Amino acid sequence: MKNLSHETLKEAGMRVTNQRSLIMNIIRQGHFDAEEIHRRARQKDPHLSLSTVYRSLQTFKKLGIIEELHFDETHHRYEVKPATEHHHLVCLGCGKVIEFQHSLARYLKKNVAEAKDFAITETEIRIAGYCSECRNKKT
Amino acid sequence: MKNLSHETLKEAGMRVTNQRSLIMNIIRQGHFDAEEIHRRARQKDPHLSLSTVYRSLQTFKKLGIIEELHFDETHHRYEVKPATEHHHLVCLGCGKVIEFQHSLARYLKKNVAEAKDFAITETEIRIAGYCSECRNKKT
DNA sequence: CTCAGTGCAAAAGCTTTGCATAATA
DNA sequence: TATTATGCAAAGCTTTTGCACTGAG
Repeated sequence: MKNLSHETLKEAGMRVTNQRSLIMNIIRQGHFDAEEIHRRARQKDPHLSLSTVYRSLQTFKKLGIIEELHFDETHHRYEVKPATEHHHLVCLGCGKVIEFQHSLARYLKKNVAEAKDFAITETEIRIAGYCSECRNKKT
Repeated sequence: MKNLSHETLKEAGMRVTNQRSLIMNIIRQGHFDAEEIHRRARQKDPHLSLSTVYRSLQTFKKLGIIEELHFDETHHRYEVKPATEHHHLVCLGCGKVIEFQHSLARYLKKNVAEAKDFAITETEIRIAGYCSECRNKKT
C-alpha cells in the first residue's frame, strides 16, 4: 500500500521524489524542526540540502499533509496532520513533547467565540512546564 | 505618582531613561511589534534606535513588566503584564486584537496537567479567525 | 523529452551584539 | 564621576529565493 503522502502528492500533480519521501518519513518519527530533519535526512542522503527540507515542508503544509507547531518562536516544528484534535505539553527540562487529546476548539467556540461574535479558524495552544521525570531530577 | 515600570526599574537598580519611558508608554497603547513601537517612538524622539527598542523590550520582559505575545511567528508583539489571566483573539481580516478573560491555565491544570503529571509554567493560546465586522465585509 | 524539483550560494527579515559616545544617578 | 544605556553598524540565525542542473513521469 502506498502511503498517504505519496497519494496526496500524486493527486496534486506533484512529483514523488526520494528527498520528499525521506523527509516525510522523518517527520513521522517525531516533532522536529527543519534543522533536525535535515540532520537526520543526511544520514541517508548526505547531499540533501536544507533548502529542499524547507521547500518540502512548505509543500506538505500547503497540501495539508503536515502541520507547523510553534513551541518556541525561533524553531518551528512539524508533525503529520493528526486525525483528531490534540495539543502539546512541552517539557522545558528535557524537551519531551506530550500530546493530549482535547477538543479545545469546540470548548472555546462555545465559551468564547460566541460571546465575542468571532469566527475561529485556527487554535494553537502552547503549554510549557516540567514533566514528572524532570521534576524528580531537580530535587 | 510614579508609574509602576518606573518604580520597578529603580528597584532593580536600572536607570529610568527618556527612551525607556517613551517605549513603555507606547506599549501601553496596544499590542505592537518592535518595529511598530520604533515607528511610533520616533515621532517623539526621531533619534531613538531600533536596538534600544529591542534592548528595552528584553529588559522589561526580564523584570516582568511586559509579556511577549506570539500571534504570528515572525513579529512578536508586546503588552503590559496583565493583572488577570486573559488571552487573545486575532482577526485575520483587520488585525484587530480582542482580549477575553479566561482562566485557561486553571482549566487545563485540572483537566490535563493532572492526568499527565505535568507541571505547567506557561500557557499561551493563539486563536485566529474573523471578527463580525470582517465577516460582514466579506459578503 | 519536458517541466517540476534540487543544490548551492546568496539574500532577506527579525533580532542581537560590539564598541565608542552620551547621559543617569 | 562612575557606570549604565544608547546609537550605529555589523553580525547572527532561521528561512526564502534565483539560477543552472538533475531527474521524475
